[in-house]
Amino acid sequence: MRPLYHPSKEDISTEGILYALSDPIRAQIYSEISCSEEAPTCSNFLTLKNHKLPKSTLCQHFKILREAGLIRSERKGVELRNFSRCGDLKERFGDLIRAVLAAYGLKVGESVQNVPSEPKKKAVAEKSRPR
Amino acid sequence: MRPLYHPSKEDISTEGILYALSDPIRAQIYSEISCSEEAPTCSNFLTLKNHKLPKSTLCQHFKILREAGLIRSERKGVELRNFSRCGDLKERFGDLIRAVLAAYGLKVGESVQNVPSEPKKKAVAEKSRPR
DNA sequence: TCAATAGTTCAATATTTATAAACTATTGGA
DNA sequence: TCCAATAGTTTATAAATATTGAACTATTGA
Repeated sequence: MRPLYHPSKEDISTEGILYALSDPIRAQIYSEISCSEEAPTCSNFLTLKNHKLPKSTLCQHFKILREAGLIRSERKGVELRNFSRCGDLKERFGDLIRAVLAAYGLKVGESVQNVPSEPKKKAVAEKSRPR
Repeated sequence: MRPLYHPSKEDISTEGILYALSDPIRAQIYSEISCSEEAPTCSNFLTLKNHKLPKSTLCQHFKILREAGLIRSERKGVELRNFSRCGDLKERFGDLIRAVLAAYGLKVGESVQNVPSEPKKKAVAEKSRPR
């Protein structure tokens, strides 16, 4: 099985990000990953808003998020843990990602949040939220 | 021939806008429409960045922009003139549209531009730009 | 009424997406 | 070491979308 592809920071494109986030399911998945402390797994999303998703479909969504450069997937034992690639995204795409998720009414993790006009005060985290 | 459908302001959705603008060709078309004073026609885009587009393809792109609520098409004689639906978009989707076009490196018309932090000074228009 | 121009619709083809089923990978026992 | 369990990927194919040439509709001016 070929290793998971993650584009280099320079290869992350507006088009790819927009494509990935133009699907509301993927936007929601990305939102939750970006907010979560525990780096969720793919299977954590088998039901999303009372809606069941097949595993293979979910896997494709993750592939698209990963290959757009939005997330990084790391194997931890039998599962893959997914992180937002905040560091690689914030500078070039922070505004875009924030605006897209805001328009959907979704939350963004602190790491991408970082409003530049304010002098960076500690955000009030919202960790224990039902999923 | 059925009349052109324009969604009501309330029916404009994030998902529809993102879908429409996730195609870089449509994003560019919208950008030019939003910046232009003359309400361009469909045929104005038959060549875009040295790339020829078939008329039927272009017509579909316009239909998608129109049905997403981004533009309004009005018949003026033999042609259709296309306007950005600024008024309907600015409040709910201004930030989104601005961020998307900015990320693509495209311009946005003043009407959608309207940066809220600054006290609304007259923007320096850039009208005569090669297309 | 006809020709010219602009745009839409149709139909055929090509591309993309969704998903069940089969596969690979890792781990923790027996 | 081998097996079962769990997590995720790949493959095959069916369904949905996109692209585009060709035919059509609409408007205008001669």
